Amino acid sequence: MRMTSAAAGESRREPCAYCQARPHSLCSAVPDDALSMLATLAVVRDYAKGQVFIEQGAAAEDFFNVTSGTVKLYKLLPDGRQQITGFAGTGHFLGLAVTDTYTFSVQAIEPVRACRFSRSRLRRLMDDCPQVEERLLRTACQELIAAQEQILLLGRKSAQERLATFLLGWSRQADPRAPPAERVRLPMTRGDIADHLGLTIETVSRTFSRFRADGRIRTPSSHEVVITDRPYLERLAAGAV
Amino acid sequence: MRMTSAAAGESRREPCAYCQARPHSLCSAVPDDALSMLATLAVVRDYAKGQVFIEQGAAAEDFFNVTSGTVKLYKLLPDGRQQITGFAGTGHFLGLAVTDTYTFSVQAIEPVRACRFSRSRLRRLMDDCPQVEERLLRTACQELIAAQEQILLLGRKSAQERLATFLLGWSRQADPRAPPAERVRLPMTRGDIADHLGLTIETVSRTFSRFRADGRIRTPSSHEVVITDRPYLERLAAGAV
DNA sequence: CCGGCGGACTGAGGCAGATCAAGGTGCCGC
DNA sequence: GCGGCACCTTGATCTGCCTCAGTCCGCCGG
Repeated sequence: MRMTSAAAGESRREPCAYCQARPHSLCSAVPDDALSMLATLAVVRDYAKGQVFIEQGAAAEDFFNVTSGTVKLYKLLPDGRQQITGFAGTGHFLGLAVTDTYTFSVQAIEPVRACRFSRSRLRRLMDDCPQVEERLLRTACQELIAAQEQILLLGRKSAQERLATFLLGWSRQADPRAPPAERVRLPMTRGDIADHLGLTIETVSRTFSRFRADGRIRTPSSHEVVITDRPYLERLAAGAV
Repeated sequence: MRMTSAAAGESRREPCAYCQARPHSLCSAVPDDALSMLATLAVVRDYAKGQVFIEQGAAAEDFFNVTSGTVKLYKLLPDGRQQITGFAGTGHFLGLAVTDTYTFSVQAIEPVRACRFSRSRLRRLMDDCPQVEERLLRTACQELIAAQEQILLLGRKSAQERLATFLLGWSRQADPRAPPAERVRLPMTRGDIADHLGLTIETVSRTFSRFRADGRIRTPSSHEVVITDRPYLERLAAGAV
């Protein structure tokens, strides 16, 4: 499907019923008969690769739902050190960890389309559909579990264990229910992976090379990985000696 | 108030209305007129120092609300590496990051009293009081923010920055609204702090000594810290050079 | 076709924090 | 008062990852 100039603009109304992201997202909690309302609440927007559309510290007025593409969520220290707390793809809701201001920034790492809701409209949606609130709570708990897993990774795992955990997690990410894919597309750069895993770009690169040399993976291109020894990576990721 | 042997046992019924932890906890979302019901849902239990009362991997049947004392939440790797994801004190709810099984363990690091709810009873409470669900969502979002802050710490901060962040956070923890205390009680050991900050016990000890030598803190005892140069620690924690 | 550039890879050397090792200290039971 | 134990501190050495530096590759525009 070609991207038209209209699609690249603001406020394209398209029935949520046909949204490809809906089954993966918060919006699946909205019953069919309320979908027309949902469409009036959200605004579809497109963001170019590299664009920052949530900025840490800014007033948190909008929430987003990614419908295609991938974004990175990150925090910065004043001297420029960056920590990527996670990547978010299709169906992912942005704006849980929010007070009055955003506590993180979000940047598109490839072309992204997202639905934007204002805070008050989300509020209204929650009031009208209690299932939405319940769904948000479940989502928040899942994110909490993922965050604690990341804390374990950053606090106690070696570079190899970190990269193995990351690759396996990403291979499941595409569709959590399907059998995990052996071929993984990595839309982010080595630098992004490093900033996610608490490493440097060089260490990430060296660890990729090591896995490759040891026959654990193949890398047809730098943004594609084929897992060739999943059991080994799984043992590594689990921290088994 | 002396602790009677009855109090140390199971199932002491005391009106939640007088619970000292209530204002800090989930239970404040339950309106006064439903409090008698609340009391019938919860079971008060006491745990000795060192006791593990939630075990990672076990079926998640109960939720807890800490009413006094402090616990540590942690994850283990098969070879014994430990990562403490957080400490929880009075009013803290345990059981957000839960699927069918617990994804972390909980141990009392000092004598602890907690209210125990079964999963079904919490469900009932949520159905009867929608405010409880809303409160849980807010709590989950706060925890998510804290977890992301910890991810930043573990991924990108130096040992000194980690300890400074920890001490300042803990000095605010007592009462988030009150002006932060200069005198901080640390119920956990150096080893626990290390496992929380992704360091070793030796590095934590050395960093305490360094802060002491540099006049940033005083340590009347190993479990008490007096912050004597808060601005410096604050700069350090923020990552300012 | 060529120059520029962002991203990836690799080597050499350095360093923050880990590991190993040895006391020291406070506390409890007896 | 004293032995035992858990915890803390400090010193010496080691090492995994970081830093610095250089090269290569693919891609894009001209």
